[in-house]
Amino acid sequence: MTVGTVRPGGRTARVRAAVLQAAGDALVEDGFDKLDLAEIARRAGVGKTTVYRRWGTVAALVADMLDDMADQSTPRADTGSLIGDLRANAHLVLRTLTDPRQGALFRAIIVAAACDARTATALRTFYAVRIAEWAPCVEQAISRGELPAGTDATEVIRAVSAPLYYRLMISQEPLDPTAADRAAEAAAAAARAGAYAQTG
Amino acid sequence: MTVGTVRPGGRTARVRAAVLQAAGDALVEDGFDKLDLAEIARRAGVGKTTVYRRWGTVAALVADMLDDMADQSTPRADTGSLIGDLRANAHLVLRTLTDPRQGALFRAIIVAAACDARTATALRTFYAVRIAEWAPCVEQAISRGELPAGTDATEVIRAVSAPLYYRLMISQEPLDPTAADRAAEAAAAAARAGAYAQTG
DNA sequence: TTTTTAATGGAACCATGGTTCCGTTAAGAT
DNA sequence: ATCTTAACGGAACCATGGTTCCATTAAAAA
Repeated sequence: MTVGTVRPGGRTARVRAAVLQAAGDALVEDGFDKLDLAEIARRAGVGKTTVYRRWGTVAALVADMLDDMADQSTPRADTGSLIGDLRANAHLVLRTLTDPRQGALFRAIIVAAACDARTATALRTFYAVRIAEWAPCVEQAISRGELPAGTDATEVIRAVSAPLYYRLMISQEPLDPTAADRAAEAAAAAARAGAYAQTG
Repeated sequence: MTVGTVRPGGRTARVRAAVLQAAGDALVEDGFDKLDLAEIARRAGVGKTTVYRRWGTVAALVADMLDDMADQSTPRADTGSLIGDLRANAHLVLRTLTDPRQGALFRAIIVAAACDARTATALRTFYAVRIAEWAPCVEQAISRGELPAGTDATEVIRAVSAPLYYRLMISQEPLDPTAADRAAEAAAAAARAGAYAQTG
């Protein structure tokens, strides 16, 4: 059994919180590759032995941060129109990725996921929750007659995020409100045209 | 002046080629984070001092690989229709990202770019060349009357790639021909609807 | 061909993550 | 309140990237 699960009260929880907080700070300041567990322990005011024992690797620590973040999920919008809802989603993603702390965190997490299978799984789960939260916007649009029946709701939501993450990780173009609006409008237009019809 | 630029003939070029080849192999097998310059030197049959002297860091080596790859660019398609051209582009990206060697290479490069500013610049340049190569497809579609005047051509091309890279790095869903077709159709539909109208 | 010196590469060296050991602290059971 | 032991943390230790030194090799100039 993993260390820290038999006596989760008091000290153990305090240590975990302090370490995750410190890890976030270090990730934002130094980036994923320069991360050093001893430095995180120092920031957290915790013995480095503890950090190595409980997490062992940077990737595992990042995965745990993700599990921690997965608890808070932002509720979906309900503006009455597909484009309104998708815009709200795009701007939520925009705010997250442009926030100095959260943006750096997500970059680091995506990098960690590319390096470590456990983190990759944690990341998939994280987004699955968020996409499931927003998919009803698309379902409603279908029942309103805005979109063709059989439209893949999760695919539409992902289509909103994709250009924004592409900017973050690949093209490194600025993430601004224009980009968010474009992402929402493009996804809506494509969905209306039937580009996300369910396959099979 | 950087080492290896005064006597670029014969041996120096041979060493560079061997090291870049070995770095690619190692990247594909072990991934970016586990990369070790000494191991690369061993594979390349080259002294590790040489590798450290000429490149110094893994990120710099990856940036050099990108410069090397930038020389070869695949010519754009000209099928006579926007959707045909965009499909061709989407399938080209698909082939690249699903190729065992190239796919792993791109992941590693994207990761390296997130960790190092020099690599990030090299990556931007790399894609700028490729996108400029394909942008005329969109220009032609505009002059054919398929798309509204003032459509941002590069944005349309990027819109084709975005969902595919999103799958590669974020959602980790399968990259299959359906995904490529969807990416092309979605970008075309959004462009027709005017979602990529030039701003300003 | 000879000369010059940029570039290479083996070996010894060093620094810095990461591990092990073991005594201490405090959570949870009695 | 007392006891048991999970979890913590300091210090010494170790392994493995990364650097330095210097002799050797081979481009390019003369």
